[in-house]
Amino acid sequence: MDVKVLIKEAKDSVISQTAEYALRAIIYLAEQPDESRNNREVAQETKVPLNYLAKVLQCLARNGIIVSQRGAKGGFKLARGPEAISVYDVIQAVDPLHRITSCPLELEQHRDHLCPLHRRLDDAMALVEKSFRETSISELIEPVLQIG
Amino acid sequence: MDVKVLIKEAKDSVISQTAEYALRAIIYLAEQPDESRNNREVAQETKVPLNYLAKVLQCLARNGIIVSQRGAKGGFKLARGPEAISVYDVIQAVDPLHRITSCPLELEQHRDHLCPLHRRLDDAMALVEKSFRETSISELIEPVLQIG
DNA sequence: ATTAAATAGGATAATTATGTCCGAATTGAT
DNA sequence: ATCAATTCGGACATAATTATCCTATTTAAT
Repeated sequence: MDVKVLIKEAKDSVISQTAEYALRAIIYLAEQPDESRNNREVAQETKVPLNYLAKVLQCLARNGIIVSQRGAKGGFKLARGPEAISVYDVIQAVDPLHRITSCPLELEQHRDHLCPLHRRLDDAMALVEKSFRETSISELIEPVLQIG
Repeated sequence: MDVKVLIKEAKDSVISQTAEYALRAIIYLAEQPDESRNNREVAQETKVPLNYLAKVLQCLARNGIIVSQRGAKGGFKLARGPEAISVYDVIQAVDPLHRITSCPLELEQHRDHLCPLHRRLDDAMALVEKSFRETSISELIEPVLQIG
């Protein structure tokens, strides 16, 4: 029984809900080459709440991951090829991972090196960061299953 | 500029604040062999909010990571040697990592396998989990600096 | 037995993250 | 020029997480 249960309910992942939404949207756009897709359509296909997705897409556009087009026939499309966008790029745009650069306890002895705990925690984050940097969106497009 | 900035302020790590507090407390107890330390003392030394720490310690005790002793001269101490407690044990007690076992989109095609995105995200979590399982609390005790 | 020190645990408050709504601005089509 | 489709962006609402407070219960010491 964890603290959350003591108090309420919970779920956890290595990325936030927001980052997950952003990735789903980007992958969907990557599957639709060139054509702009609008917020409503992306929301439907990715099952992300419509109005929240609008914010997320806005943010991705501001960060140059996608380009937006207002007005009739407007929508969003990738700013560059999916092989040139990493999972890391998407996450950093929307909800950046922060590496640990100093011990939160701010002990004098830890001024210029992390204590063993934060060294380890940051190492774990480094692993995750590396994995995300090395994965491009093009690798995450669902292979279409062929019958035969 | 990320979504959070659009809306508010933020910070992120691979573990929750609660899990970080639990680890600090456990490491502190590991540095004090055998003797019980009370909540007040642990809170001071680890800079964790007193009343919140009480919950966290309670939870660790319920999960058999530490043992609590009520009454005068009471307090908390490790239930077993620090080499026999992993970072993973502590985190799972307090704020468990959940591996991804099914695609949140719940597409029919993903019934028995994860889609590429969630496959990757879970792989990243597996790395983190492995790293935490392999690290024992005894490895995180601050080496005392000697002059000379 | 009494007392003081300490944990246990429920209720509640504050903060942060997630999600909604709506009007303004932009733009393609007619 | 007007209209309809669409993003933009601010304000607001809800939910989850983190933090505090208060009282009850347990227990060692005297």
